[in-house]
Amino acid sequence: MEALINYLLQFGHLNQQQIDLVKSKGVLRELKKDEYYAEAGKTPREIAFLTEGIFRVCYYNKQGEEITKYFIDENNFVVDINSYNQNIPSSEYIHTITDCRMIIFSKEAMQELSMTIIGWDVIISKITAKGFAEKVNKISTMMAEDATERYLNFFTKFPKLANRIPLSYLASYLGITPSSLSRIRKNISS
Amino acid sequence: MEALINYLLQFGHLNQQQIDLVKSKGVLRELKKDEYYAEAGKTPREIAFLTEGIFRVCYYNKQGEEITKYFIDENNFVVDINSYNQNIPSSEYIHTITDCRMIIFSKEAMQELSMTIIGWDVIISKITAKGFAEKVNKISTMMAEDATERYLNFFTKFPKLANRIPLSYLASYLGITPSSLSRIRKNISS
DNA sequence: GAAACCGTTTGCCATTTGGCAAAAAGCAAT
DNA sequence: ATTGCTTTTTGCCAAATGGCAAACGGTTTC
Repeated sequence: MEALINYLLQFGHLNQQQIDLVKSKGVLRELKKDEYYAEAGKTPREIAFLTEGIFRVCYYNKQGEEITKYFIDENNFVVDINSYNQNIPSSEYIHTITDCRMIIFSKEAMQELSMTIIGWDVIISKITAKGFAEKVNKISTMMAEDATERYLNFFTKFPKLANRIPLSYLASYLGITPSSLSRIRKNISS
Repeated sequence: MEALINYLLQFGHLNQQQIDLVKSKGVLRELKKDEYYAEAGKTPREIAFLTEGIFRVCYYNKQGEEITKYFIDENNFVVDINSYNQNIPSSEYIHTITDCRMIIFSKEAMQELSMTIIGWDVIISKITAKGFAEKVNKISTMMAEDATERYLNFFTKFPKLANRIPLSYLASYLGITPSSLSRIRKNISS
């Protein structure tokens, strides 16, 4: 819980009473490696704060290939925010690629926090905006790089994670085939 | 102004008095083609709603190449939301590629609207989230496509704009060189 | 230990894209 | 119409990436 509170405090002030209220609304949950926290077609009714482990968010394109959109690591919120906001089915899967621990806030809990804590909505919207902006920046930077640069930059961005992620997922995230990734790794090591 | 109000009403309710207040805070502005609405290094102190024209958002990478991150067309808000929220200099340029008309809301105006209209912040944060999610989806879809698909999909997404955008900007957006784009266009036309 | 399975690597070749320079086309000013 | 400027196209070749199948390596299962 402490990691969550520290994270929230980066985006706005909360007094001790408010902090305790937030803590009281969060429910701990664990998932094993290779489980699905969320699935396409289902309407999300909660938000998760990931305290341990790595998620990957993926979908299937028209050719039926599974595409990894991005990875989510510790100390980040996880939800398909538009499906959540608009109460519509999500089109993406959220998949654990390691054992994960998270703190869950139901939609009802979020609404209570929103009504009780002045400034809560602002904190949440700042977090949402920052998370999205990071994704947009990362992905749009990737578009302008070749695959080798994308791979190397992934290491600097996720130094601890790069070796915990199956290469097939990483390849799809980098927009290349597993064989190409394998060749790139070979070239780099020499 | 009507387009703006209709846009806002998609995300939440506003009564007539609130609508009038919003209108009273918006200031019309025009920019000619090939001007900069915002520049890297400057801290944004306002938000623009684009009613006519096309922006492109771009930056310079380490190699000094200008990279087009994305285009913004009519009926969308424009701002580097994180720089705006955190009062820090932006790292991107916002450039008109056609003559543009927009409605400007100063930070002060936004704060007044936020304090006066219950639910204003929620509307704004939903808009922000939706805008970002669209960008993330678009860009991350592009990562999984080859350049020809990216080019064709751009047409379906921006049917009216594709022919108004210089190909050099489009190439950089698609992550390829102008010559590659030219060859792709040649192949398609045959 | 053998077999089956899964993820990764490699080899081979086709296709795509980049880099560079020149040519062509479009556009504005005179 | 001519000139100058910019954008786009083209040609040439090199480099990067994809597609496919086979090989390799590690793990699990029996």
